[in-house]
Amino acid sequence: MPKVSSAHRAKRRRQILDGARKAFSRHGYEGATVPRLEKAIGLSRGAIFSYFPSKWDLFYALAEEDQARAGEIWLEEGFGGVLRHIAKERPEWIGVYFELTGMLRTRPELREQFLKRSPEVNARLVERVRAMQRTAELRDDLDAEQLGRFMGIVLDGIVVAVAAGAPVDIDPVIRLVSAAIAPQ
Amino acid sequence: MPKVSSAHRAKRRRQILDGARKAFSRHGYEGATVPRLEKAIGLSRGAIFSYFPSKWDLFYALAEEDQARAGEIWLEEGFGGVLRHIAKERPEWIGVYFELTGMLRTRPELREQFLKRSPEVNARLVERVRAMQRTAELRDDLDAEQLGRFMGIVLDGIVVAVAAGAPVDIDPVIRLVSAAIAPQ
Amino acid sequence: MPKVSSAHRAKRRRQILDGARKAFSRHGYEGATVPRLEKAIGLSRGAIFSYFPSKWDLFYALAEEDQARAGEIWLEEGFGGVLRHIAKERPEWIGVYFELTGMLRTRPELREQFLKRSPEVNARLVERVRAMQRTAELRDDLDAEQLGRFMGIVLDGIVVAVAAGAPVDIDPVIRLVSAAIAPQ
Amino acid sequence: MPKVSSAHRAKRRRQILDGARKAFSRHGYEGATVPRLEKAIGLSRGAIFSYFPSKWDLFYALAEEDQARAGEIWLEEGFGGVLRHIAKERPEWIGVYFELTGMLRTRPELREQFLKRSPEVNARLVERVRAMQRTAELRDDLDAEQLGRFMGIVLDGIVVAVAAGAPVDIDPVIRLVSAAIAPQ
DNA sequence: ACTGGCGGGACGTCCCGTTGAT
DNA sequence: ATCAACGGGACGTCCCGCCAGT
Repeated sequence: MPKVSSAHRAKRRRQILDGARKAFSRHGYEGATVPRLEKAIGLSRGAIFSYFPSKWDLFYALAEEDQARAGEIWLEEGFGGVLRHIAKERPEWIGVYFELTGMLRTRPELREQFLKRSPEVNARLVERVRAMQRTAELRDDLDAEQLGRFMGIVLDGIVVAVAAGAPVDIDPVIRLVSAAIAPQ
Repeated sequence: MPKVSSAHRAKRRRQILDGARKAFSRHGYEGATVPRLEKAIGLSRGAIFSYFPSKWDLFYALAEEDQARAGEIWLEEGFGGVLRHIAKERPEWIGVYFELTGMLRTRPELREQFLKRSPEVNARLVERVRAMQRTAELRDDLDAEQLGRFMGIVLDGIVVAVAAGAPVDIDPVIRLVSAAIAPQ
Repeated sequence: MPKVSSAHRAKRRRQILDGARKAFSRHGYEGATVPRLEKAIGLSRGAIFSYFPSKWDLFYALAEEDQARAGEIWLEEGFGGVLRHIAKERPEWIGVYFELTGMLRTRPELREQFLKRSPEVNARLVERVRAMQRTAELRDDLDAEQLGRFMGIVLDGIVVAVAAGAPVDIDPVIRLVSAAIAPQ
Repeated sequence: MPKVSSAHRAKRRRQILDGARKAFSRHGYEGATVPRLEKAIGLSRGAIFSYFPSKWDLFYALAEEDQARAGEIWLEEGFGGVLRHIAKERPEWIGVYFELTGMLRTRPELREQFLKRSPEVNARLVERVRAMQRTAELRDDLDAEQLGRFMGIVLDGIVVAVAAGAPVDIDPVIRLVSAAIAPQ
């Protein structure tokens, strides 16, 4: 017999995630101190840490959410769709993605944990590229993996640029990538 | 007349920069605590902080060095040259570059300070692109700025990938970028 | 007319005391955090703190229970009886007694509160010693208070030993104490 | 080339140990918060934790000192000597001993660590008891270990009594123990 | 009657940069 | 010039107890 309905809990959880995203994005992982998280979320330590056992777990939950969402968009709307989403998405999205990359960089144990997170989505993405090579929508003088990796690189590059606050005009980038991966 | 020769001072300064680069690269900015810097450098707090007023200044000096060097390579060996250098020199160069990006992201005041650091190199890069457009070595249906920005995005993306420890095969990337920016 | 029978309340109170004794004994006063108490008792904060205003009051109630019980056993079965009880009931009884001593040590205000708790039992114990001195069952070259204090010291020493987990063979101790307090 | 002479370091170490003993003794281990330690010692966290890696290590160093000292006194002046020392020693000595016992009680891993600390002194103490049994200075109808354990119990009991602030008259205790362990 | 969400204080640790000693 | 002792602030965590909600 909990004190509050599970709907209330779910709402609070969202409130915490949303506030935390703002804080992590604006200040980075280290810079998002607990007092700042409290302020951005609008709840106290006591509340926050009753939903997530530690700051790291809170951050990780955000990163997983985003990763899953990005995969879905890619599958549904293609690579251009992802780029467009990034460009118009609130920069909060970007901040967490960027911080995560940084943390994976210096902590090998996290890297492994995170890479085996959703191999299935990756496999489906590669499969889709291969199919498009067969129908001559994409160049086939390079491996599907290489094409996929290139798109990933552009994606990360855009994230960095947007994260750094640079104004990014997304359409030329899409045109350039299209030219890069078109049949030669 | 100082107590030690200026040659000695220069050598010490180099020693500090080199050790600090290792530490920042391996642990990130926050993770590179002063004790770790001391160990990587081989000198104690007192010495380090007599050459650089704070941890931040030390980091910033490294970032400036790298930025300048990257511009030079770009001018001398072209974009492919920069990519190849990144692929070769992986660890330390990349780490500082990546960390810097993260810090610029969350500290607007640094961003401004850093962006007006070497406008001259940027101008020369854009000018070179424009010249190549005139000689039909590059596509001219997009602005020189847009082409430059695209290359910058790919560059950042590679940095992220390399920084994250992913194995990056640089030649396919160069082929893809070439196709992207070639006259259509 | 209360919402639940007073029998129910008494049973709950017992449940709380018993669970709390386990927790305090196993972890010490500071180590018995409220979550641990909840788990050992099987009730939540709210219930516990509706029977006892604070963690300290809960602990204190336990200590009083034990103190009273020890006095009774001493009167009924003599000093050897107390020692034998300690040796038998080791774990939980001892833990609370020991923790109490520690807290009295550092909190003078508690000390006073606790020492004047059951002067009547103490008086009866001293009186019994005096009677046994008159019948030559105990040596009378020392004050009754001194004999009593000595037995208290041995008692505390046993508690410490048992509390520390040392294997204590109680019979030799009883023989030694008997020799100590026997008429010379 | 340290900043200060090793004599200075040794003096500081003593200052820290002495202040910490006061704080631990007065407030108990948990009650001796870092701010209280700072105040009792007269130095800041920075200083204290550069001499001892953690609060626990500081406490442990004190406990070891005391344990060693008690063993020496026992060997040099006999059991009565130890009791007399306890009785007149500043209560700081007692406090640490008492707190240690409490911690050994609830932390089995510490117990083992501490029990194998000085088996040599214990062996010498038992051997001395045995020798006195042979020369009929002590009763020999009980094992040397049992006699030793009894004295340990009395010792601990005294510590508890003194620690609890009770006025302990040591001479009657010595007379009682003497009678207990004398040949029957 | 009982639950557990929640506030906000305090904890031990560790960090950075100053400073006095060598 | 270089050292490391030291001050003191800030960190993430966890704790206790109040009280709103069931």
